[in-house]
Amino acid sequence: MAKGSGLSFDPDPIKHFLPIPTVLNSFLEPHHNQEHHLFSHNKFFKIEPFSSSSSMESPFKNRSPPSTIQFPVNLNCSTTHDHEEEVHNRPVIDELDFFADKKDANSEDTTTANTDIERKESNTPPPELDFNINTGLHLLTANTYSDQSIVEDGLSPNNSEDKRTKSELAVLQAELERMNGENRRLREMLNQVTNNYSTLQVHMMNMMQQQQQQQQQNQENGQHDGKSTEEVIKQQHHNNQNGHHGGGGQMVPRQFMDLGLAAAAATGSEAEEASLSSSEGRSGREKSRSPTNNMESGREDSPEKGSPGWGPNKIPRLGNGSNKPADQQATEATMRKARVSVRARSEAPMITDGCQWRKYGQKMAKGNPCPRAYYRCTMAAGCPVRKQVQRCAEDRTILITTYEGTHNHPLPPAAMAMASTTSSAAGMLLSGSMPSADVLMNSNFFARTLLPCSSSMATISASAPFPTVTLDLTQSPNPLQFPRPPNQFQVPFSNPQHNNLLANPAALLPQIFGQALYNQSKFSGLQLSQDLEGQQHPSTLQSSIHTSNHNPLADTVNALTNDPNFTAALAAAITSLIGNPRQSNNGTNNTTATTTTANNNNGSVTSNGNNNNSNGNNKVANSSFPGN
DNA sequence: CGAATTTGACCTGCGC
DNA sequence: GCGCAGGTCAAATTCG
Repeated sequence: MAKGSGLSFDPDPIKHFLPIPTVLNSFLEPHHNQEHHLFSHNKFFKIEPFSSSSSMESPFKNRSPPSTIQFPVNLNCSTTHDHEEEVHNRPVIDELDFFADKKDANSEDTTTANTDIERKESNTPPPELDFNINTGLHLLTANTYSDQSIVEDGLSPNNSEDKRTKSELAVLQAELERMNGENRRLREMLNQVTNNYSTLQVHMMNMMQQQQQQQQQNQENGQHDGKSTEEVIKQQHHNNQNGHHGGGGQMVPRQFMDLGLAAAAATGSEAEEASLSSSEGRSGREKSRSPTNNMESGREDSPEKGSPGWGPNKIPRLGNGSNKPADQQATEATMRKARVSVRARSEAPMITDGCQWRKYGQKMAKGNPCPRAYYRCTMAAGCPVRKQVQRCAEDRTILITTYEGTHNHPLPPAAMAMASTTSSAAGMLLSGSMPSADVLMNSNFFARTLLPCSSSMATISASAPFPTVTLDLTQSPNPLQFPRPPNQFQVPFSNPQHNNLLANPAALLPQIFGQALYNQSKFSGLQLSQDLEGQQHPSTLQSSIHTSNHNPLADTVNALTNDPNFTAALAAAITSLIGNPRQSNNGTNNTTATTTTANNNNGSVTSNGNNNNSNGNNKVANSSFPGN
């Protein structure tokens, strides 16, 4: 099934590795200290499974993806949705998990059926084939819940009440028309941002090429001049800071450059080789046996020959026949070994990240009674990406997924989020000269990009055998359940060392976006009038949107909320983390966009063991999966 | 029957 | 050198 699965890939490789907000964050001019009442909406954020053939049959039931993946990302914040309660109470984003355990098939079918019923009753046209992202934002400013109940009560024999209902219905229709107009305007903004994004992509590509050329040139010079690579890199940084991004401060160009490196690594053949982990570098015995290795055996000049992939004991030997400078080899090794670990509460055996994995091993890891499962990406032959899945020893509801490597193939939109994170994190870690503040900011940005509703913060594990970015999304007090006071924009870093965020408010985009999601959710009917007391009125939000034409930051945020790429990535990320219908989330299940809040954790998954209870080598658990 | 999973064996590197 | 632990392979098994 891995081969020729017929997934509809995004042909643009850059998109797979650089999330739009990341790019924007790298380029946006600073906008200083403006508090925006940003509009967004998470109440109806959902990915509706849709089967064109049968509403009762999961299209992925047989683990065979259809010729075209159909998972419309519906950001439709409709005021006329007739089944809000259904939407809130049913699981989110089920069918994206088309690689999920087969045991989930029943629930998925149910969800699919519900979706079709909803669509029929709301006269929503069926989504088109192929990846269909409904980015229409029907702005919500009224209390739809109460309105809906009134409308539904319109059959009451009481005439006065009937008239009142009709009048309110008329008001609602007028409101709907107004919101449609707003929707159109937002679409125009989206087009504008999309154009800007394309321009930035071109710019970035040019920068990457320049960077690579300069790097090669400097390497040659370094070899001739005896200059160390570190000096060369420093000089490159200096040149970049003084060159292309004069007004952007120090952070922006370097951050851009690093991400550019990540993107280059993610797209370039060198990165493919660099990210190739164990398969190609194994012993001759394994090389001759494994089809994967056979395929990869044609690769040459891999500095990792003879060095397997994961593991603290598998750091590649330097200088084994390679003519690359030692620093560069170390850098490549770091790139290869850079890991991204995601901690998320899930009862599912594996979080859904949009990729296709094949389990190739399971072992008991020291210090954890739960077995660790090893997966390999099978979306393309020879894809070097692998992941480990293991439950946390302390809290077995926490699923720890650790990714390594970079995909060497196009990714479906659903997989872009995680791939972007992993490759960007790898690139981030590649730049060893990046100060911790940079790392934290970037990693935090990843987390916020993935989960805008989240106040999570990524952590970098420096003590781990490999540089590891850990996105801890395990602590998930639902903001819908525990609303923060209004106007409380959570500044990610109060630490003075993170003041660069204040200098670059664009980095706050996801945070603000998340807050906007949170705010909007409170106006969407989930939190009723009492919650609104003393809070910003929806009309205020609306007005802020109206004035956003003069506010680039708000424009950007608004546009991002409409950007199909961004929403797809966001949806994929949320799907990955909360897509499991059975997933417990502090007892709440009435949200379609469950948000998670995370905290700093102990960092790398590789250091999560805190007891010395060794389970022995090669001991396999009785259960079939680490989740059990 | 083919594909995916399971699981015991094996390899490698590190620490003592 | 030996044991340990992480990681991987591939035959056997299970599943659809």
